[in-house]
Amino acid sequence: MSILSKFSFKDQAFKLRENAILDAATAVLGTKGYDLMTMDDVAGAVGISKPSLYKHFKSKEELVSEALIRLLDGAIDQVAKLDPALNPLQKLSALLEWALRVRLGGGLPFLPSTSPHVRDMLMRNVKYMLRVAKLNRQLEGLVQQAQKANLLNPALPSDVILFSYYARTCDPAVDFLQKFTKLPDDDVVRHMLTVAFQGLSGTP
Amino acid sequence: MSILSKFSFKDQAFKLRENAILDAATAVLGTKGYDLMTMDDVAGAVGISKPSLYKHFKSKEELVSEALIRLLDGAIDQVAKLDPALNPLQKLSALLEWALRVRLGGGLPFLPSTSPHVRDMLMRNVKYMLRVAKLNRQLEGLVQQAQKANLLNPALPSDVILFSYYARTCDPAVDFLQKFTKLPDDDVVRHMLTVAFQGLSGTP
DNA sequence: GTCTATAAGGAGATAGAC
DNA sequence: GTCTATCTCCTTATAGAC
Repeated sequence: MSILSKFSFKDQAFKLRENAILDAATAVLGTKGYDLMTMDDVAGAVGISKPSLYKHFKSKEELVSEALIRLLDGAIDQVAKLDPALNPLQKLSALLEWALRVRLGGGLPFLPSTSPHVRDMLMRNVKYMLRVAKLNRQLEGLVQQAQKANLLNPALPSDVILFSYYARTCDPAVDFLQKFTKLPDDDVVRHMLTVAFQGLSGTP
Repeated sequence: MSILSKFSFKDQAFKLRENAILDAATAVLGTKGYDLMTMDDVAGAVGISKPSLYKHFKSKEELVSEALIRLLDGAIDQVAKLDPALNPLQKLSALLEWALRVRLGGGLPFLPSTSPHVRDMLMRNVKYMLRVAKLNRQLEGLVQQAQKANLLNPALPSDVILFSYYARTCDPAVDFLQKFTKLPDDDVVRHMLTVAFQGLSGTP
């Protein structure tokens, strides 16, 4: 008996639907945010009924947590796939560019939580916090390397740079620019990267 | 009969309580956000009952809108009080510093709305939008002057600078730094200003 | 496992006494 | 004008048939 038989057709279908639910939840989260997102919204978007949703996720909190964990995994993957030939600053820039493009494409940032409810929920979630710690370790390393090489301002505490870097991935200016100007996405990304690393004054 | 008699003791007391309500609403908004703030929270914080709240404000939306309008008025006041001797960049810096200090002191930023519900509500509010337009006109003028004088990056579209500037007033990095590091408020402000204008790379 | 129907509880808003 | 008590609606979550 092949080990693959462990994954029956039914299990595969179950996994597929689970992913579809997470996709829908991610999309609704992006437009309405946690508090305004209802389980009916998600069920409707997937095309199933609410009780079926609860067969996959035992609560709204668990559903949202899993969706955000999946996003975080995407970010961690992205870090792993970075071209090793890049210097630390180029890596950080590439990663921020990726995050901005995900958002412009309708996705969520990997640091989405402005709502106190969601923030507390995630900080109690071990699975989520383990991934945050992993990602944070890697980014912290990049920041410190870049500071040593004088690619990032060595006069700033690493924490300040790291938190500000995270903040850029969920910068509301991105939404404003997309909504109120006719700038193409590529220009938005380019300008946001300039502002993040060179600041509003420029003249690097 | 003096024109002052128009403001009776009762009216004055009414106004005072109205301000107390707005203070309480602002405080609760700062900690819990719009969706998690209940009218019971606000009533409890003021020390009155919920129906009394509704004698002053006919809905939760109106209460929150008025609180945010008052905040915006504070920002507009602050612009008016700027030292005319400062150059445009110094004025923008001083204003951002003021906004950051308000937040660190437990207040709200004057661009508070991450929640789609609140954002839509405010955009339908003429009173609010008039003030936004006024503040925006003044800041846009400062930005353009600063760009002409090469104090802000002239290669960036003004919109990009303006929206990014607004975004810095509600930068989540501020909350993280206050919560997870032991940095004194003065240092947080100093570093955030550096990051905003010189960027993460520094070397201005 | 999926659905229809429903329980349980929270929060905005109000009726009516004082 | 203020309060106690209540209405109403919405949303999370589940019971029970198929």
